[in-house]
Parts: sequence; C-alpha cells; structure tokens
Amino acid sequence: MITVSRKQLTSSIEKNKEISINHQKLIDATIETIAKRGLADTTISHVAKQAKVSQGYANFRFKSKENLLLSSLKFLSDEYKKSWQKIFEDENLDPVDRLLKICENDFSKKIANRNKISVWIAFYSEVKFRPSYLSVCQKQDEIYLHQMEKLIDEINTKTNQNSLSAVEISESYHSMVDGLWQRILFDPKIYTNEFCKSLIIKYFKSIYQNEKKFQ
Amino acid sequence: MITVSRKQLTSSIEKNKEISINHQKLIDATIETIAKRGLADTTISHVAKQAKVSQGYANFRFKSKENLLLSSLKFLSDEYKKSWQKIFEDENLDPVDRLLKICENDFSKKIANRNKISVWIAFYSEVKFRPSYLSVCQKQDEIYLHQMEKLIDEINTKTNQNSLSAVEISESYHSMVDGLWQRILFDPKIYTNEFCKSLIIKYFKSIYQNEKKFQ
DNA sequence: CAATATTGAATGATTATTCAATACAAAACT
DNA sequence: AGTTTTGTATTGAATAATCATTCAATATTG
Repeated sequence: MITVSRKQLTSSIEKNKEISINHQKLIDATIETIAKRGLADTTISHVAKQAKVSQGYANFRFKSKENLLLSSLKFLSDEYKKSWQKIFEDENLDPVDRLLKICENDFSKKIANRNKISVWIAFYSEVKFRPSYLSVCQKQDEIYLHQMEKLIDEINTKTNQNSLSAVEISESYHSMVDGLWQRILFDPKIYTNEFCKSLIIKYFKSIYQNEKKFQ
Repeated sequence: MITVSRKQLTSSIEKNKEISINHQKLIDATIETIAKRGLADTTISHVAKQAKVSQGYANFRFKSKENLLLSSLKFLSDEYKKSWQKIFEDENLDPVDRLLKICENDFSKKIANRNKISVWIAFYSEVKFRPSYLSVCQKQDEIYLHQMEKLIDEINTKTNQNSLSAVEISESYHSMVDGLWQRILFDPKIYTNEFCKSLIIKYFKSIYQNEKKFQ
C-alpha cells in the first residue's frame, strides 16, 4: 500500500517536473528567439525548433502563440520583480545602501543583458495595443515606483534634501533606467552595465552632495 | 516658346506636387496606422485605406512595404533633426538658453506626441534586426550627441561645474528623454509634456545650482 | 489620342492552428 | 519476468487565414 502510494507520488512529481521543464524550455526559447530575430519575426515554428519540440506541441502546450508570448513576458516580469522585492524587504539595509543595491540590480547581468532588454523593448512597443501585455507590467511597475518613492523620501529626510521631491527623483531614476536599457541594446560597447550604473550613481551624487556613499 | 516652356514647367511642378502629395499622404497614413494599430498589425491594406488610395498603388508607389516603412522612419527622423539643428545653429542664443530650447523642443507637442512616440518605439524595437532602420537613426543620433556635448561643455566651463563631465551629462540627458518618451506613451495623464520637461530642468538645476535660468 | 496614374482582383508565400497518427510509459494481467 | 492494455505526450502533415506583391484592366490628364 505504502510502496504503491510512493510510486504514484514520485511518478506524479516527475511528470510535473517533465511538464514544467517543457514549459520553461519553451519560454526560454521564446525569449531567445525574440532576442535573436525580433518579435515581428518570431514564429511558433522558430520557437519550437529552438526548444527542440515539434511546432504542433508548442502550440498545444500554450494553447496559442499569443499565450506563449504573454507567458514569456510574465516570466521576465516576475523574475525582475523577485529581484527588487528581495532588496526592498531586506531589513538589514540602511536606505542609501538599499538604493545602491536597487541600482546594482537594475544593471546586473541577470537583468540588464541584451537578450532580456530586446524582449522588454519588443513588448513595450506593443503594450499600447495589447491590454494583456500592459496589465502584466503595469501593476508591478506601480509597486516598484511606490517602494522607490518611500525609499527616496527616507533619504531626503535623512539628508535634508528638499529641492527635489521623492516623486520627482524616483520618476527621473525610473526613466533614466529605461533610457539606458535602450542604449545598452543599441551600443553595448559604450553603454556597458558598469557605465550605466555609474551614470546613475553620479546622478544621485549630484542630488545628495553630502552623502559619502555615492562617491 | 516662353508660354510652352512655362506650361511645361507648371505642369511638371504640379505633377511633382501631386506625386509628393501622394507620397506624403502615404507616409502620414503609415505613421497614423502604426500609432493606431502597432507596427505588427500595420498592413499595406490598412495604410492604403487610411491614405485613401488602393492597396496596389501604395505598394507600387513605394516599391515595397519595407521601403514605405523606412521612408516613414526617415521622415520622422529628418523632421526631428531639422527641429534641433535650427536651435544649435541659432547664434543669438547663449548656451543655457540654447539648452533650454533643446529641452523645450524635445518635449514639444510637435515632437513628443503619442502618435510619433508610438512610431519611434515601434522602430526602436526592430532596429537591432534591420540594419536599414539603424542607419537612419544612428548618424543623426551621433550628431545630436556631439552637439550636445559641446554645448554642455560650454556651460560647464561657464559655471565652473566639474563634478560631472560633458559626456556624462549629455548621456544622462539623452537617456532620460528616451525614458520619458516611453512613459508619455504608457501613462499620458501623469507624464504630460510639461511634467517631463520640468523633470529635466530640475535635473539641470541640481547640477548647475548657481545658474538662475534653471529656477 | 497617347501617355501616365491608379485600381483591384489574382497569386503565392507565410504561418497559426488543428488533429489524426504515433510513440511512450505506466498499470494490469498472465 | 514478460506481455498486453490503457492513457498520455508528442509529432508533423493538412488546413485556413492573412498579406505582400503583381499586373492586366481602367481612369485620368494633357
């Protein structure tokens, strides 16, 4: 009785693992393909070949191409969210260190690499026309910005900085990051992750001139 | 002889006018269509309908869809270039005023409106995969950045600002503009042109704290 | 009556989606 | 242990829709 039950359990776990491996394999292949060929030229057939499954299976597995694309966007979005959420939740960091960690994360190789930025920009360009894409990004964006504002507010208070509001600083930061991501894509020789990060840090340095951690 | 020659001249001008009206009509229709439906969903048939010509004609006139898209990008790019070139060439402006004019232009209704930003972003997302798109943007971008660096350098010298280099400031400015354009598209209620411009001016204010024109 | 501009239906290529056929693995039965 | 049965995973060829492109026919202009 026990052995049978164990066997079933193992089998079920392994089956799920198999399934989620295929699931993730297809999402990875989608990201690779968009990065390599662009969203306009990404067909189910290309993705399937990249993932080494049949074309029919890719479609069957995700019900539709649209759904596969959406799932890939969700994956990227979740991955990004997890990375910054960990930093906002870390109670051991003082505000300035937390801000520095956020910058570091935003220009880490895991987040700001050419493959992933290609995909982000491809989806950005379609967001206006696909409500489903927008809803994946919008909510997380709001949370990020809200946390950021709280954090900047703390730093403003601590440093007696009051010529720029927390909203203004976090909006500026956010758009600078978006802009720099774009530039990493166009000209990665000049816009290395390090260069981008240092530009951002210098921005903070010019606002918080007495804060030594930005030096 | 003279009358015939005049007639021919007039006729030729009017024919060219007709032709260039159709030409421009199709380019405008392309921009409208990309803004309304996205690049992925922009077909020759949609553009032709928008321009009120037949589908066959649109293709015939531009030889291919690819060429129509490229011509539309060129049009946008030239329009933008003309607008900032005029400012860089205006000898009556002192450096800070010139910088203020550049900002104003970058967030003017003519340049930074939802239609045109939609089209820019649509092309950006494909730039990596179409060398022809890249070559349209790249050169002008370089000139813009170069002029900007010269300008910032003048202001740095004049104001004894030396904690940030001209390159750093112009790169930061440039990416912030790109980022803000993106945000105008996503959330035009918050990111009005005025709001974006004021964010940028405040950035300069925090760098050039003694320069009264940024107040 | 040319000569040129414009049309719109036909063509062919591409591609998402479907689904009958097959491979595979686990369970049930000798 | 080996064989059969059953259920699920996966394939890939067929289908149907979309769309750029072509071009013979028609309209327009000088």
